[in-house]
Amino acid sequence: MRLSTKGRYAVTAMLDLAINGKNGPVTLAEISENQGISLSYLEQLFAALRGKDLVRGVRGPGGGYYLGKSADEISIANIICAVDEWVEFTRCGGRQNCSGGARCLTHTLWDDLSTEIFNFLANITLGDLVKRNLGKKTGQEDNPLSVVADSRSEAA
Amino acid sequence: MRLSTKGRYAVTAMLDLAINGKNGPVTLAEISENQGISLSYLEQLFAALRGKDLVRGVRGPGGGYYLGKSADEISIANIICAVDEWVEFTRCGGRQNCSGGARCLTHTLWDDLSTEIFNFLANITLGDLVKRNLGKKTGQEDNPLSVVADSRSEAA
DNA sequence: TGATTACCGAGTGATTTAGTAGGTAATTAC
DNA sequence: GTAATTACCTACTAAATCACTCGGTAATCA
Repeated sequence: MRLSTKGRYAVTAMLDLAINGKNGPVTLAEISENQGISLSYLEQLFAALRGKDLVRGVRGPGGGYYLGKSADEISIANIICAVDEWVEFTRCGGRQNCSGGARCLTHTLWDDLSTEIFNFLANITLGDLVKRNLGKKTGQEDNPLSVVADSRSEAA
Repeated sequence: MRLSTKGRYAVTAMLDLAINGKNGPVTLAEISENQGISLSYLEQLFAALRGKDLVRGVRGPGGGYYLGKSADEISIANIICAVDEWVEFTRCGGRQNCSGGARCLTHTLWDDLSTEIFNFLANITLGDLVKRNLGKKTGQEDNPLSVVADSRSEAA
């Protein structure tokens, strides 16, 4: 799992699309204007998103982009993986010969953590984000985003 | 929150330190050997980790590095933030004049998600990772890393 | 036919990544 | 003392990535 500014741009653009695409397609020019991302960079990002069927483009006047599927079916992990392709970090991949030493133990731990982070982001959908924010707006008091955040968060 | 290969190197190195530093300091040369990371790059990473008191160096023969505090007090977020400094993504920061439009709504959503990811990683310590792995080794059947991973993980 | 929009490829300065090289400072062992 | 070892520090660099510009082509609508 990799979370760079590129992934953020993609998530931000997809959020914009989820919010503004309710009735009719949204043009990249609009997203560019709304989010302050250059048009050409958006084109690159959407080429990747299109490849994973996360968005669907319609050409011509009145055209633009739709979400490729329902916002509830698109996870944050989906978006990030589409633009920020997965790089295998541990060279051994678990199967090579850094046999049993401290190196492979560390790699195993990293792999497990990596999987956990991925699952975490795979469990948050675009729909979740939008819905939670609406809930907040209607006067909810608890932090509606706290799925896991609990006590021991003195870490900073 | 930013999660790059640099952060991974740092987490991996810190894991190595947590595992091998039980009795005596660990040299960067050992970590370099164990994890396949160049010595000089480790020096750069550890300079940042030292700055945040996450590690403590001892010079001279028999020297090396200790964890700066207990493994249970060092979160993954701590490590990543030390080496991969926090970049504010949304230019408006919530306070500027992208007043109420779709742009700021999206930014708010992104900020909330970002906070959620941070809290998630802030709740996982080096100690957790090591302990969970030991639990796994003693023949535990459940995935000991599944803190949040539950049902709806058809996303990929 | 012309405007609009997605789609496509080449190129680019700035930044980041991961590393080399060549030191100095502190500590230990002899 | 002297030599070895280790942290600690600065400067430099090839390669990759980031975010962008430019200049197109293809489809669709009025």
